[in-house]
Amino acid sequence: VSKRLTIYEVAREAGVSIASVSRVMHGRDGVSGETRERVERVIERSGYVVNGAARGLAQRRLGVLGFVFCDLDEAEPGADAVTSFYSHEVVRGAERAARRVGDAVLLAATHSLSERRRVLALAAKVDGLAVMAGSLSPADLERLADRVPVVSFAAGRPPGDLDSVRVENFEGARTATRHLLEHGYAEIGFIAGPSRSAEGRARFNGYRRALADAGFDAPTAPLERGDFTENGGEHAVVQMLRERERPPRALVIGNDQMAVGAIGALGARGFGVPDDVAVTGFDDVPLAGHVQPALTTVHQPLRRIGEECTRLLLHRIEHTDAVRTAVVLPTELVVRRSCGCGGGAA
Amino acid sequence: VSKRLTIYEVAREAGVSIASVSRVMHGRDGVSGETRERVERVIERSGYVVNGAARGLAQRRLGVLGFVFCDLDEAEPGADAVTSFYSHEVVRGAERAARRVGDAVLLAATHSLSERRRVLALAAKVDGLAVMAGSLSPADLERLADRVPVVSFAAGRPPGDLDSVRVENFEGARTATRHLLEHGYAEIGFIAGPSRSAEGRARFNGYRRALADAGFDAPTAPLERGDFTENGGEHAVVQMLRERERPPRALVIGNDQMAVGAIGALGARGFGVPDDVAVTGFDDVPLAGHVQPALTTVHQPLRRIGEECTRLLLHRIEHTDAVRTAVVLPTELVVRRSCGCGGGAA
DNA sequence: TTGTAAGCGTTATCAC
DNA sequence: GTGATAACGCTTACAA
Repeated sequence: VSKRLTIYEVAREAGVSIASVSRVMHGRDGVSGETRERVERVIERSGYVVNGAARGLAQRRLGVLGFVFCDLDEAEPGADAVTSFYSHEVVRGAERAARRVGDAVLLAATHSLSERRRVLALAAKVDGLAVMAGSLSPADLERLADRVPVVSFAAGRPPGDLDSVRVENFEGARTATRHLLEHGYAEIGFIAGPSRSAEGRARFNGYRRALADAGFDAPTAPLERGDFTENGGEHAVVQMLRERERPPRALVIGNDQMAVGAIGALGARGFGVPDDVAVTGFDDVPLAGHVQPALTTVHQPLRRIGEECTRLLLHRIEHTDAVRTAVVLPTELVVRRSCGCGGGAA
Repeated sequence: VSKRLTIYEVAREAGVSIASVSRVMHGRDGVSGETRERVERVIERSGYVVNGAARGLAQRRLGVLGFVFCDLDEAEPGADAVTSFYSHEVVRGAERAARRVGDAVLLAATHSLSERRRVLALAAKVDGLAVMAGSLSPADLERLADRVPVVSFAAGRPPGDLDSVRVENFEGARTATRHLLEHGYAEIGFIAGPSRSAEGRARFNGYRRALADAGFDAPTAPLERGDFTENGGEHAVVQMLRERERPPRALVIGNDQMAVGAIGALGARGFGVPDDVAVTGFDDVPLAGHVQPALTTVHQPLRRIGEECTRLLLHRIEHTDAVRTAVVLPTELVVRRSCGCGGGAA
């Protein structure tokens, strides 16, 4: 690393003023061909790169968008391998969209809800922040939103008065449940995620609606709860089989990861999927198509979540006073084998 | 978002100078208890957050570390789901380590090697850059390193004179091959990744070494090449079966993703794994334990790669003239079923 | 202990 | 077209 080059050096070298250098850097016109060429030559030769901090200060825009997740945490290794798929895909979508406008993406994770301080500080390093629901208390979120443009994503329902991006959790679960009903299964249970998950709640409600619409009594509480991990799904099944002789004919499970755990636990206790128990998941993680049996699940467009967050953020940054926007992305039932359907993709 | 608050407002509000505010913000001493308290009160009440750009400019340190990958790209959806696991885990490790010192992590992806411009510009927004091998041409890498501290990761061998982090690709593949040899398989083929992958080459060499050590003729070229995707593995097998009647007794495959594709293709053509063909992979992605049969593979400590990159970067930022460091992380053979071993994890 | 003032490297507004 | 020069918001000697 050689000495940090500044616009002054470049200007001197090219025999022009710093203003001209700046103009060339931005591709602005109002610069003679000769000047432009000279400056460009020096830049190319010296490898000059603007100082982002200085530019950010002058422009009041850093060209950085922040994403806050609550699952990039220090959980036990492996346990969250699938969960992490979520954030990664969202980030990819976000990065791609940000890249198009020359912005970069900053990542942050909250482990506990008590990390206010750190997240608040993040606001300093970005032009806007996309925050995953649940990674910050509503109060902190509001506070944050007062400092910097914020969009919330992965919320069960539209939060406060923030821009937001979410998927059709309700509809997705409803569709999955309906599919199970069409199989003719009369007894369908739900294994939920943690009660604090708004998305999980929305899925449960979708399930209830499908049942109600079909003329069944929809339970007011899920059969069991897990923590969205494989172990959680396993435990839920174990617990369930402690409370009742045998599993219901079908199980709608809050996410794929738990569904995988549940299928394993079910199998270990002699219950075949889908012959004894039909199962659906939610998310459509890569694993879903590979487990035995392949998992029927609800696909959500993760990359698009990231893209939309970026889009909303960029818009909000330009127009502080824009009207609040809530984007709802569609989900889609992916039929494989765990529901009892014959064919399906591998 | 209310009007951007500056240190001046805070100072005025608290009835002190901006210097005192700054001192309090940094927890420096040499501030009377009373002053500190007054400032803190104002900060708390107003939700003041320093302007990162201004701070960065003044301190010549942004508190941001950048990571450049070459796989967060626009590949066809799903195709790279497993590959992306790599970057995500590395990022997690990096984020965790950076968080400890109050830094944040910036993400960038290069799709083609032609994105010099964009990556060079990244240097403006960070204090240091960890660059995945292959995402930048050596020339650009060198150029970049002249502007900002750089560490290279995922390289097959220590690159130029940069700090670097890599895993024991050679040893890992060698161990996997040796394991296959211990099974008594005499004919062992290798399906490689793209020839430009330095890690892939190192793995191939490890395989060759194991063979040579066992007294076999090590081939100078892999049986086939794939692009590290599932499809790639599938194609490789198809191609292989076009060139030879039947597969070799065992196959060392360049990564898990291709191994999964290969197993599928093998099965579809009537060759059972591990009974007809034994298979090993590399990476130990979450999928590895779930496919049928569970994949015997070489585990690499992804999070630690990220952690070490961060560590090296931070050190290099402090000590521009520190001696070059190359970190090599161990890999570990994870024995499951695809190699022909009976037990193994699910 | 506290405040003043000089950078930090850009951008952007004006005169020229 | 081009070049001074005033912000931008913060840190940090240095002086008081």
